Amino acid sequence: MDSNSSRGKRTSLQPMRAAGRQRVEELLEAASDLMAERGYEATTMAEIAARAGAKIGSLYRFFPNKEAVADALVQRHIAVLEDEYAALAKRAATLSPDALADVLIELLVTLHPRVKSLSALMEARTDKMEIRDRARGHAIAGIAAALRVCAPGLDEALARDIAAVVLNIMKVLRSMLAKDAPTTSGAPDELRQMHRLYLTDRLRPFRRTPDGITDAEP
Amino acid sequence: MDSNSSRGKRTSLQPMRAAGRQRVEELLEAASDLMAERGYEATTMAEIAARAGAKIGSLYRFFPNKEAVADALVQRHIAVLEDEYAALAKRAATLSPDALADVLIELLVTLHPRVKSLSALMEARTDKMEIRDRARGHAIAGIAAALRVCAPGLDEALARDIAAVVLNIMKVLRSMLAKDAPTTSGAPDELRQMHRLYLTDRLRPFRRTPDGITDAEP
DNA sequence: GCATTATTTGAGGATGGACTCAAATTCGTC
DNA sequence: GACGAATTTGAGTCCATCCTCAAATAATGC
Repeated sequence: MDSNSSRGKRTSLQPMRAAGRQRVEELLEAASDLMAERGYEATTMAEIAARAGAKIGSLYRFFPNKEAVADALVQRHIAVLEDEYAALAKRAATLSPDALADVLIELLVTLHPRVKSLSALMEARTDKMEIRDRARGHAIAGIAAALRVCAPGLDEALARDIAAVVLNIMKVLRSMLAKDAPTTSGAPDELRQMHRLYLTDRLRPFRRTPDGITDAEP
Repeated sequence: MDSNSSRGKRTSLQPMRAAGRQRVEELLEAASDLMAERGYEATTMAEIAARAGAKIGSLYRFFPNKEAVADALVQRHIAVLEDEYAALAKRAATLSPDALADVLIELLVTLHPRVKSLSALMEARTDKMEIRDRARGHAIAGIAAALRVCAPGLDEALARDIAAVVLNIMKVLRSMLAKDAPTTSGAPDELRQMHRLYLTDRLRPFRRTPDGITDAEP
């Protein structure tokens, strides 16, 4: 019996066999590719199935509707981000503010292939916005945590404000690098410069001194 | 006779009477509001007509299709931007780099109500992308021009790179200010700070000396 | 091999939204 | 106030896309 793991919509089934799990992977991969290319709205369920080498009925077996596909993707992306930010927080302890700025901005470039449809998904307007808000929240919390590891004594609220700015810079950089013929060729480097300048300035008061004590000013 | 001003699609008509011109205004205003709120895709032609207090047939009298509505809006926005950037170029001659940074970032806030659907429109995926590219190009050219007025001697290509960055900062600021519960409350100010820091740094070499000669360094 | 459950399939239902058009109405002009 | 032209109207067409479902097929355990 398809034991519907308690409280899915009308029809949402977990795959029970290896083949099913495999299919779900293929479907999500296809969905992520297509949504990254064309955007959420413009991607059709038929296309997703087709690119995954499946038929539309299979897609609807594992996902009750299009929104569920998007949600599943966002969930996965959140998991990736959590991992990466956890790793970042560890590295941050050993980094100077300058170096952290570079690491942060490069992080996204590295991360990009693993969360390629994230921006398309975040722009999509669906009913369940909480999941997207959670994704944003995780990202900001992750970056803020890294900042405070690097600059202990940095005010909690300020760290989150700075993190919000950093996150948006990363988003812009992604869009500059992704688009077909977006902006002028030097723009991405300018953006990096700006980011570096900004973080260096903001974290300067908290620069660690040789004896490990921060010299924050009142 | 509806003299179809040479080469519209199948049916595109210019309004011939005051009432028609008025209606077009109302329709575009409604479309701009809705698209700013909901995005391009999510806005339906029926809604646009309804919000303008018109019936769908009236909408289709003046616009052959949905894309034409979007294009008309982008055109108008471009016109607004051209005006504003022309005015900015004049002011820029009297401004220090610091002041220009502030003026630039505030410009968008002022401008926002007049081009409210621009970001939604720029994100929309339609066939005719050239119009959107032109809009981007105008904005970058306008900002770059202001930069070079303020900092004569600034390299042309570099000015455009910086302009691209500035434009994106403005876009981020707009999204921060517009969204429902987007980011932390201090983030917009942080963004302003960063922008200021960046422009001041980039234009420092070209700061005007009292005798009107720039002291650019090699 | 047989029963049972998981997965696949694809035709078709339902919906919504872009777009049409012929008839009615209003406006401007003489 | 009558004529033609501009505008309004809204029911109706068309079509893309989401989603359903009963029957076919494959895998698993005994």
